[in-house]
Amino acid sequence: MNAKDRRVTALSLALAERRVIHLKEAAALLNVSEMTVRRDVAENPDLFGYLGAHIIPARGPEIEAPYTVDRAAESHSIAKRQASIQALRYLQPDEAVFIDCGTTLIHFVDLIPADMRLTVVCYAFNTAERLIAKQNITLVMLGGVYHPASATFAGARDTDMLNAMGLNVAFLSASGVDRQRGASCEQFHEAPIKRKAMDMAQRRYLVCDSSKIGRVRPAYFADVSAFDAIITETGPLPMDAAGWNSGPATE
Amino acid sequence: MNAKDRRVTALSLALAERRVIHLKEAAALLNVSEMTVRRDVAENPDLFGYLGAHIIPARGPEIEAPYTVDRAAESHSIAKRQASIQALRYLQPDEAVFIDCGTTLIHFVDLIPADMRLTVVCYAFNTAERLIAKQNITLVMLGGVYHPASATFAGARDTDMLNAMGLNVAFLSASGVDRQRGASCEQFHEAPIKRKAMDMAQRRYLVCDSSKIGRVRPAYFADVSAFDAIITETGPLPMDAAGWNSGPATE
DNA sequence: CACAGTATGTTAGAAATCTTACATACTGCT
DNA sequence: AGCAGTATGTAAGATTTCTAACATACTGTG
Repeated sequence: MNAKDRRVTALSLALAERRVIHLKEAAALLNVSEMTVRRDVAENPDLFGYLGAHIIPARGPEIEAPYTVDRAAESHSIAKRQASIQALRYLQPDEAVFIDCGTTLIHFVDLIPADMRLTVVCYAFNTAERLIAKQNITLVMLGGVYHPASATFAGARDTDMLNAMGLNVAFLSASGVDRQRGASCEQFHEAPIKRKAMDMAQRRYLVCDSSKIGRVRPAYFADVSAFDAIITETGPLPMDAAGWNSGPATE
Repeated sequence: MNAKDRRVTALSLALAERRVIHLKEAAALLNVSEMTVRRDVAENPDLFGYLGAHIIPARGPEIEAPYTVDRAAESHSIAKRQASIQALRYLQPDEAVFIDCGTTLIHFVDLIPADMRLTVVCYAFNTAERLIAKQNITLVMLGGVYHPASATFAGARDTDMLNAMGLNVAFLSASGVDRQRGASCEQFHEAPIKRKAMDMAQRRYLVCDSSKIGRVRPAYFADVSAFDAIITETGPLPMDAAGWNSGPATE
């Protein structure tokens, strides 16, 4: 039983450093047969998982549910990505950029070319996670207490930090945009950060899919006139044209 | 070319939501043959990667280098984990805890029981990443500019943030501990944060494997007397006993 | 419309991974 | 030492995944 424990520990250890390890590699590492490693893995489903012949740390639930086109359509993923593609045209190399939280701007981050040099400020964990992977980006993170609902950090000192920065552009997200009632989001703690970022930036763009137009959400953070442009999947909205949010919200 | 682009986009989209997707599933999702998906993936190595028949987002370099026992021994992984196990005895539920950066304390975080309620302050990305996954932990992150070398954030306002907190314990790491020259680390920007955390905490523990004893690294941050205990893989060092760091550094 | 070039599908065989069953080695206990 | 139970290794066959080659369909251009 003792040797087995040692192997399991060593495997956990190896997985802590690398994200995956091939069955064959693990067998070599532990000086046992592949079959033994298989058995070790099988006996500790709470520690290890499989992806083909690759051992990975125990997987979260994410892998389970099959990804369907329906679910994707429901969440407007395609529209969000399209909006991000449109917004990308407003991003210049070598600028200092604020990137807001939310799934829409996750797409935006993914779309930033690998060779574009930028300084990016963010306060969402999943945004930061992807920015870190990009070599040419200097990342500045606003700290604070973690809010799982939006995967963001928010706290006392974040606006101070922004004060010390010169921002060229701010890309904002919103879950509601109404001509009269302005841009709004779900979480109240996000609003002050959004506002501060908008204050500091030379240019301000709101990026969202058109399903958000006409909606109002609990936390107001800016009038529509505060943005240089509101960018949806079809490009910037004509700000001056009457009735751009006259249609019903298509949730 | 257009249909292909749409597929690539849809695949990226799916991967953004789920971490992996099976080749077969992707083929069904996109309504094309597996072979076509394979070709799509092969043509976009900067976007996609493979893990067996599973498509994953473009992998970082981590997967490449084979993990060897040598490297593991070199990095003292086992000792680090042992030290963390020892340190875990000093962690009480419902406390406010500071956790330092570094691989040693990554093990420490991994070892925190899933049901332990804590408030944790950290400033390293990989530490935060693991803490977020724990349901019963309230995470406070110190922000700032990202330093890839240590995966930490550091900046102007982080110490302010700590000022506003009451900390029960601080778990510190060091890459050098010398009885005369104190505790030191590689990165200068870490030192002020470590010091501030130590100032704020009621109890201070240094956690490191014994290979660090007797070493001196560039960035000094505290005398050994500043710690309530120095914990290595064999438990707390006898602080009063003479000569605990008289031996040669066994790198 | 004919053509060149590209895109996609299909298939067969090679290579890998997975499962199962059985043989052998080890451990702790009396 | 002898025994029961566990742990590990080996190997064959089933299954899945990978590769390469060829066939067919589609696209835009002159």
